Amino acid sequence: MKKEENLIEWLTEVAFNANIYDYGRYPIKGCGIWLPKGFEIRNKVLSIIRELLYKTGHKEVLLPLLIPRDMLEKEAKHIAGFLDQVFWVTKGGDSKLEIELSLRPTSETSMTYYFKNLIISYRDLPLKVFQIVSIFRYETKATHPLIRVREVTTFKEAFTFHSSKEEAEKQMEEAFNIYSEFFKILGIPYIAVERPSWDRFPGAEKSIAFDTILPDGKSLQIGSIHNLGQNFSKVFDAKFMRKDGNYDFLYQTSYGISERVIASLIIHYGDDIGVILLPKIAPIQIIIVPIFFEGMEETILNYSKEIYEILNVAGYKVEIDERKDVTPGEKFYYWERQGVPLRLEIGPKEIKENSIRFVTRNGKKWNVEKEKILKEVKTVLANLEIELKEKVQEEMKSRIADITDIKEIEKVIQNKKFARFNICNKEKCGVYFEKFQGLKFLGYDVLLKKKGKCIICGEETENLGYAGRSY
RNA sequence: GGGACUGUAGGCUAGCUUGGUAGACUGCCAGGCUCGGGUCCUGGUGGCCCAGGUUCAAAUCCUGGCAGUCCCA
Repeated sequence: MKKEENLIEWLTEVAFNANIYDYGRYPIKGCGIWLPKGFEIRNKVLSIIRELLYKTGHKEVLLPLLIPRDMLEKEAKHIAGFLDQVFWVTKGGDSKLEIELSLRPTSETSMTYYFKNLIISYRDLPLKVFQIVSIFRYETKATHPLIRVREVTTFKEAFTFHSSKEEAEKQMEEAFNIYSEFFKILGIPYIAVERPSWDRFPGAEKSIAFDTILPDGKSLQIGSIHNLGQNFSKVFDAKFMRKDGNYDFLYQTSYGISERVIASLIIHYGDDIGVILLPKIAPIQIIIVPIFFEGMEETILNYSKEIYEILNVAGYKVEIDERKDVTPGEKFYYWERQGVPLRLEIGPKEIKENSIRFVTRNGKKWNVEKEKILKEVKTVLANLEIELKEKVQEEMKSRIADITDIKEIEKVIQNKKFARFNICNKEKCGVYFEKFQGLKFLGYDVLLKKKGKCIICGEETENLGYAGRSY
């Protein structure tokens, strides 16, 4: 299937073909199935973010899925932002619940409600926790596999509590570095923006988001970081004692990523054949395909097993496709669709030459002497990872178009790109795109600054903003 | 919030306009032949999204629901 024709249908198909994710077959809107390969990839990705969080002093916890109505409704802006997408549990058996229970749409409220109990004085601060859970949102319109689901099955949400505004701001930076590193490890290209004031997380004073631009030119938010100020601590009466003996409300931040990261991996790296997995996250990194010839089956299989042993002992995730009733060609296509980065072919020719045929998922083929296999595999996988990442980075760069005249934006969108331009901080300039163009204004780049004139009002500014179509 | 289109076997899909025995390909199972990019042969398996309605008769027409894709706000 052609990736460029319909990205979402392509995603649905290749993710299913690669045993990663099944979407559209379960009779609830916006609910998908993690298949075994997908679950392994998910675990791998989670282990990366866990390590980054552990390393920076975050502790993993698990709070209840259910949040009572009154708790969820404490913070006015927060609930106003989520109310129309909350799932409610209203009955237990046949009896109506006195206090309805929500399936958490996010956990700021329950986290604040609970952790205020454990925070007595400034000595308990900062406190940094996270959980990896399902959250629920009653999406009424377009739902898409992994990208817009009603049950977000892989929500990594972190919450931090601090004794000062400055410390909370510093925490925003740490979170930013953690996510930057995470996306770098996975090679997911992104832009980092500060969301405009009218598009912040409900209850936040500042929201920083990571967006990636997909091949169809639409942006996808893949991570966000929020400074919650004292908005939640005030309504939950979450205080701590300061060094001077006075009480103050806690300063909080929260930041999250979800399975959209895995959608990004599949989408950015995949091609018309299917998924391409980075060696780093591939459940099978190397597939050995024996090319059987009559009379030589034993020899070829033994040789394959020998190679398997060498690689397995060295720690690679390797398998042999021993199927006798399937032709080599079919195996090639099969494993390509599975996204396996490296294929080793072993047939009569290799036996004779004492070599192995290397074929990478991005189309390179050559033979290698048996003695050099370990060294070669190491180099090949490392290079492959670099090549794939570079390609993906370049591709996303090419989807951003710099413009200086608002008239150009229509063409940019038509070309399936995202527009970048100078824009001032005023709300009336930012909302222009949403009001008059029906586009999404992502916000102001936090890394890139450039002097210029606001594309709407002409005022001098250093801000670079983005607008385009969005998921 | 508004609109367009779609739903037939595990997958992909024909049939729907004009109601009358549901068909191909693929997969799967059994057997045989093959084997360096989707082998071939034989036999078998399996399906009209759900609920109503119209009708002698519904995959087909109508209503509603559920689900999917896209467009507009």
